Amino acid sequence: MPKIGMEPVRRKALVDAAMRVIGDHGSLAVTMSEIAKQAGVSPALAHHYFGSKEQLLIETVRVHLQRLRDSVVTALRAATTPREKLSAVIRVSFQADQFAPETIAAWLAFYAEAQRSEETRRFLVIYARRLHSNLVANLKALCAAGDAERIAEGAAAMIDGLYIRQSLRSAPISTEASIALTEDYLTTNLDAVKG
Amino acid sequence: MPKIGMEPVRRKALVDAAMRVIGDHGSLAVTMSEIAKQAGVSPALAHHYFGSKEQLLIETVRVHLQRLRDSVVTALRAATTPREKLSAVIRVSFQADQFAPETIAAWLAFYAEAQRSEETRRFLVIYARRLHSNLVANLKALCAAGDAERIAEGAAAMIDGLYIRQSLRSAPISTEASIALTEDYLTTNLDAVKG
DNA sequence: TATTTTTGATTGACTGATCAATCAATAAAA
DNA sequence: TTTTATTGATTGATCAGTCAATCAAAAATA
Repeated sequence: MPKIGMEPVRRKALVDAAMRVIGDHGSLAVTMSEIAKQAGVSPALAHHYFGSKEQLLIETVRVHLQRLRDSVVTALRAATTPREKLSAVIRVSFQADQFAPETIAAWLAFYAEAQRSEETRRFLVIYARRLHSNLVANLKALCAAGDAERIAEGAAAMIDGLYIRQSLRSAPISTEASIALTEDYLTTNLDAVKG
Repeated sequence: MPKIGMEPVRRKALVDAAMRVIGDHGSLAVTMSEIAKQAGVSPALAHHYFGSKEQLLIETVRVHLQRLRDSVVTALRAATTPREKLSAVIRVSFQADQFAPETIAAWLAFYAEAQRSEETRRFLVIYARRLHSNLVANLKALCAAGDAERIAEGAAAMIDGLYIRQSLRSAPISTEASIALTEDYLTTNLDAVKG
């Protein structure tokens, strides 16, 4: 069975498995055994490639934030006007795979983990900054800098808040409704500062 | 040392200790020993009064949501007009003790826990519904029912989102700024649907 | 080509630490 | 004496992390 060049394959499998197990479990209190089983390897192998559980989890956050970033970059490229780019950022935030219950549960778990793990926190801060700057950059083309900052703060908070509320699965809000609410926030605010 | 009638005293001390330890630790992965130590009793006593760790944690959520509820009720009583009542709800959400880093860390941990514990989830759903209905009830006095629903969803999401972003402690937003942002959201939206 | 050596991949079995939970025992009030 | 409060000691389970051993492909050598 042992073939050469398995490392990248196993690393990816383990990171994907970790995200799935964390999402299902709704918490980082998952065992290396569960993750390894899900990836179809032994727990020992997971340790062999990642050194520790913490490292595997950190790598899991990193990889998934990278994927989210890639989605945003692609969506931004496809949009042309600032207003379209703003919509693109919002759309990606709520796109199906991001807004799935297990994904939301996983992100929530990572936010909790960030209270203890400086490295996890760093990654999430990068995400928050990126979202903020994507919003501000495009808003500045549509209104004064001060207003752009304020509207961006509000929009970012609303996006994150819609995630949290989604995590409770009571009165779940549809993807479309979430997008509509955020779009509406931008439109109303842009109109207000202009008119 | 053993005096009679200690049960309520110990229960309160343990619940308070749990909240403090969870807040400091930033996670529910705290030990009964830590909580008991913080409360100045033995771990065995914590089990004696609560039966299990899970029950102690559930009781901790319940008690703290009850306190939050009391604050809101008091603040609502002090306000007279619908608009003032809306401001009261917002003010309480961001009041000092609620917005302290340890408190936010604790809530975050409870939200994560709610993915696994049905009972924890139930309590948080009750909080979400209460916030929503407090907002809707007063908004309905100021605009059409449909708009009230929508604005309430947005405001609730924004409040929760500001909490999450606060938890990362990067570019922390002040209490006043958070209140201003949410107030501004309400004002702008109410103006938009009226004018 | 055939044979040996090396190296990467992989695991089962084990260890040490941690922790929730239990329980028997003690001490003081009623 | 009965009841309530309290704890130290202990247990049983869970898990992260380690390690020595195995297996097979690839590389080196004959």
